[in-house]
Amino acid sequence: MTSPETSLDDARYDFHMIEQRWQPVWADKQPFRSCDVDDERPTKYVLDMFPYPSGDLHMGHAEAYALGDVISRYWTLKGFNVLHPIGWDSFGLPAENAAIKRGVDPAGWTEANIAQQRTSMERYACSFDWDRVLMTHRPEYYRWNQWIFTRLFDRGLAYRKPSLVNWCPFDQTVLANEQVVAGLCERCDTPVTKKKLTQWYFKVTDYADELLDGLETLRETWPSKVIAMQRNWIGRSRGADVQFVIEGRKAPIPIYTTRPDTLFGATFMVVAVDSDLAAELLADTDEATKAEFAAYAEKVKGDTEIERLSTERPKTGVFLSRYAINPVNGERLPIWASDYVLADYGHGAIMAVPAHDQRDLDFARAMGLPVRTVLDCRDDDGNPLPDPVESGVATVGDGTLINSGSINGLDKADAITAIVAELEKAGTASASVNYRLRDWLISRQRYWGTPIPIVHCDACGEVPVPDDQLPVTLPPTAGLDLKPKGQSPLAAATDWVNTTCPTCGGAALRDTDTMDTFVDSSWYFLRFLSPHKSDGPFDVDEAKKWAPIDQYVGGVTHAILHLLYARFFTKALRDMGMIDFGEPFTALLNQGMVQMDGSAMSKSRGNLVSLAAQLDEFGVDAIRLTMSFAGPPEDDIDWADVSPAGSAKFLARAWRLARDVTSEPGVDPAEGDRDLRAVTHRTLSEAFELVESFRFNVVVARVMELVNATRKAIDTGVGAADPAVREAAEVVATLLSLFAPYCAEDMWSMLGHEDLVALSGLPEVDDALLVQDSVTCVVQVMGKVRDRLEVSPNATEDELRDLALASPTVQRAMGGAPVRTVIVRPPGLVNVVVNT
RNA sequence: GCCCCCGUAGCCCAACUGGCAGAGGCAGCCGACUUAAAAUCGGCACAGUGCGGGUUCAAAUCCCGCCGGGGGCACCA
Repeated sequence: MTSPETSLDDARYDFHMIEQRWQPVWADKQPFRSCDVDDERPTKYVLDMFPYPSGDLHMGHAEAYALGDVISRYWTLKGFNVLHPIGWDSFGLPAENAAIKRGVDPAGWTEANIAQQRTSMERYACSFDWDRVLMTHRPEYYRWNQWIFTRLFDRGLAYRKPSLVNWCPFDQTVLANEQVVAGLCERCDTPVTKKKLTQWYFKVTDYADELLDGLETLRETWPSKVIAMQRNWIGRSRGADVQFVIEGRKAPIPIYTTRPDTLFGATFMVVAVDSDLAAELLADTDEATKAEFAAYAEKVKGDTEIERLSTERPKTGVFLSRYAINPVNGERLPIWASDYVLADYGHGAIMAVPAHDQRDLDFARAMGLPVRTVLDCRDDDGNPLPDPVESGVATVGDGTLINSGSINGLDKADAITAIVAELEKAGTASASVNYRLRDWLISRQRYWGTPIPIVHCDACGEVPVPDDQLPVTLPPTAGLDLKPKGQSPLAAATDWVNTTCPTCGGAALRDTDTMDTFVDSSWYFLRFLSPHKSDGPFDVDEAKKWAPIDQYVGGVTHAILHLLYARFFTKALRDMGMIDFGEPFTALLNQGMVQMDGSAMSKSRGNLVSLAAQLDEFGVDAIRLTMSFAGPPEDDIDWADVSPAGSAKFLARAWRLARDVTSEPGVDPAEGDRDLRAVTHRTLSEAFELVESFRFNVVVARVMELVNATRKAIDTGVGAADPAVREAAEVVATLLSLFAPYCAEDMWSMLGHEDLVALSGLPEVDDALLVQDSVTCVVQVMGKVRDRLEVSPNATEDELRDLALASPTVQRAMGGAPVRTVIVRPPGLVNVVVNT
């Protein structure tokens, strides 16, 4: 007699025990290594965005890695050699700030966090290839940032220029345009100001057209939202450059406009107050104007981005006492300087057409400048729109040209074509394209980043550090003050800064800035292909084998920044001949965020859910399953709305199926119950398509149905010994291995298998089992359901029509009215339409 | 201001892309098992798809207009 404690029948699902059972097995077998050179399986590269090591993993990581793992494990099951690597984006401000706050070494802090995250990832059963780990703060990684930098420098894609830059007064560092969110520093929410500095840039704008047009090729496989955001960000606009002669200046100056059709409506010109052009025009004007301008320029400089971006901000400016000549009619236009014109867009100067541009109208009204209407604009009913002078609202839409000389009577499109052609002939205009996108400012005045590999030599200028002197390693923090102070902490490392010029051997100084950490993440996906390579950033042949990435998984927070930069790097590396593709991420999945009670989790809100506590309470599998089952992957999950306890309950229910199966491994399923087999095979066949379209929540629901059907078969149907029950339990284990790897392995092993279910492959779908004996055909009369018929799935249209019309309930519903038409959609639907 | 996405049972979500509104789950209720509870098993109930029009034999699905929620861009000429 068996005691209740040891009886298999009474064995209980104990996730703690199961986790402890499988962790050492996986650690030993390393089932997800992908570097076996003899592996002949086709390849898939699945990549989760690598984490920043700012602490232990949190709920957001748990969602991202759960979903990425479903995809990765699916392709492994499907028979692919899947590359699913992980690393750490380990340079950046948080480590440095922690170092400043607690006096610890940023490297030590970073490595400790990485160790903790790695342990958590292993517990979380992430199917990573642990032989390919990379960390961007290690010299063996950032060396290749420097190497790539020098290549970009050689090609003119990395350059230094003085410019007004975004400046965070709190972090005391410059920020890329992309890191300024609504006028605030992305990191610390301090209002951003402008500062004139000489900084390093990557010439992203060289690829503006390709970055935009390349989005077309991603239309099917990237979220349309991300494509729209990138398109918006690049902001291509087509228009014309028009040359305006300036009185008292030799060369004319170009302005950019998208509306050359409104040239006759120009009544003044505006130059950006902070542009070189304004300064130049000012030089030849009177002292009073100079003084007024100087005061204005000073005031503008002190304004924060927030103030500058405010829409209610009244228009301000200074008349420069200079005049431009309108090329279409020879009119004298006063030239003003204002901050509403941007120095770094177009040519830093505009023609102002107040009647048909709201900003120009606001300015004209503030300064008492004339307004001339040159478009006859109508509303939807054909009534003329109110005069901008009276209404204060510029008419910015299409319209028929008036008061416009040669182009009178034309519509917008024709007028643009005509006037540009006319001016082109005269040599005073040309078609032109502009972008909202700016070059990428990569200099950072901080310690914890990649040193810029440039030596400044009085004799030779900017000299890139030669390959054999890379990496330029960070000096030790000892003796350095890492606190932000507007200058890089590296400048204080005198021994490090003072060097010799690689070209002439004379005394020279190292560049003391470090690179934006987005440089690190712009090519890390290539480093994963050969992470230990010591004579190049990545192996070209490995790149041919694996890249580009088949499936990228990560948060939508990186929709612009990281993805745009990575695309730029990919195109630049392609043009260097190192890779043969231009888009790094063939497909992209954006997972949503995990929230709590309707808002993002944060310590300050007091709604932080601890991942570790959740894992302790419900188990890894239940948390992973909850992440997959909560809804579509791209939707946010509110943790208050989902039930990890329910997930755990379901896993226990599934696990008990394996426990209850009494047949031996290898029994022929064909001898099993056909009805259960039909459910099993339908589940299987649907699951493939559902996983591939990322409908993980539906897959889980289907597996739940299969579990329910199998339970029923065991308890009240064919019984636990039926081969179909074993088949069903095995399919449950296989499919669950995508979501709940511990439970799945334990089931697989209970079912008598020696191998790992994660590597066992997907069973074949038996199409014969998908065919149903009969289907329910719904019969409608005038769209209302009146009867249901059990029919053969092969019934023809004629048969169905006759059957439907013969039905007594249908005839009653028709009430004797003559049939107009009968819509038949075999085998499921007949709709009888009658004359009424 | 411009552009985009989403509104289906109390809650999270399905619905072959125009064809029976309901797959799965949570919460709820009832029953079985139990001395009792937990666990387990079985069952039940709940919306006519945000609102108003339109197209169609047929609309959650397509079109138009509102309402509500979310997101992106925004002095880019």
